[in-house]
Amino acid sequence: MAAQPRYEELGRQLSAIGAVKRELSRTLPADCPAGSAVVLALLDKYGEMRMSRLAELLAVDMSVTSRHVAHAADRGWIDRSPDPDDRRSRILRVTPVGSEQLQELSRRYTDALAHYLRDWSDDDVLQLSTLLARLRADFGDCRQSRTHTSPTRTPA
Amino acid sequence: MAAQPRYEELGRQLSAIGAVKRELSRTLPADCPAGSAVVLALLDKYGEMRMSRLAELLAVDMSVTSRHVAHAADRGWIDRSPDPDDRRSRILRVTPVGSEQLQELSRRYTDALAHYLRDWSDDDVLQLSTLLARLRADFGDCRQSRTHTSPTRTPA
DNA sequence: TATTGTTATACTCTATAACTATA
DNA sequence: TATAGTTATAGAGTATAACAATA
Repeated sequence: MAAQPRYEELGRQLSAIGAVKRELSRTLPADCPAGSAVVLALLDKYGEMRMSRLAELLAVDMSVTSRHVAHAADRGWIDRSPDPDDRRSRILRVTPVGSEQLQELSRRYTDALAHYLRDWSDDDVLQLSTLLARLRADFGDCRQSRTHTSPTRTPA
Repeated sequence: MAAQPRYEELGRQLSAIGAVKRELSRTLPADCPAGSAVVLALLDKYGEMRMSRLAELLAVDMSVTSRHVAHAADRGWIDRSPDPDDRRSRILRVTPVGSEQLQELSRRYTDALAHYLRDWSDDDVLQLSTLLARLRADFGDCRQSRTHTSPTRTPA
């Protein structure tokens, strides 16, 4: 349990981090907004999955996920095939073209980070990643306790 | 200099942190979007200043700053008085009403963080704040090297 | 009836560019 | 001419709600 000024400082730092994210997204190609890039990265990391699972990983509403996915699918980066077990669902997979695209995105993103964080040690980067993951996890738990059924779903 | 997988992991964590920010902004009152809240917090922390300085602290374009400030000024939270030394400029100050508003915002924000981060030690919070500050600083340097004149200004 | 996913609409945040008023 | 700030416009991201198809 931390003291109040610590929380206020963290609050300021969190709201300021948007500038970093914007700077990073400037490295992306024109027809690939950040939303599509994250979709590709998650599908590549965790393998094929359904919309609902992807929405959960993205921590956004499924309607938002649907748009990002549609954008990527329109460009042939991912494939939406019907789920034979439940024909309401679709299975999402990265296509070969999407895989190439992802390699390019990954290269640019990594280059940018390597440039900006040239003074950071490997351990510094790991430490920040770990703390951010923990932050997100602790918030995520509370998010799920808000809506008991489906966390990434408009309650209707 | 960190290894590539470290960068990719950091990239994922950074893009996921938006969910935390959204959750926090849900604690704000309806007529006070996050933009206004940050403006109030910065003016309170650093004292009266001009638009250009505030834009620099927010790390957004001055046009964006102008909108946030207008929103807060319309509600009487901040005061825009002409700068006697340069009549193109305006000096921004938190009003007494704005000060009350800020207290309420700060209370809500801190309560939310205290709830979600109940398992975090004081040192954990400090460490994350410090790393985020460093991240922003290292990106900020590069931002300034992009535009040599005025960093938070549309080049026209 | 309930659930999966899509679409329509609205709101916030941001950047670019054109504009004004001063310097 | 150049600078401080405003405003008009456009784009990305998100949430809510209504909807279609299937369970």
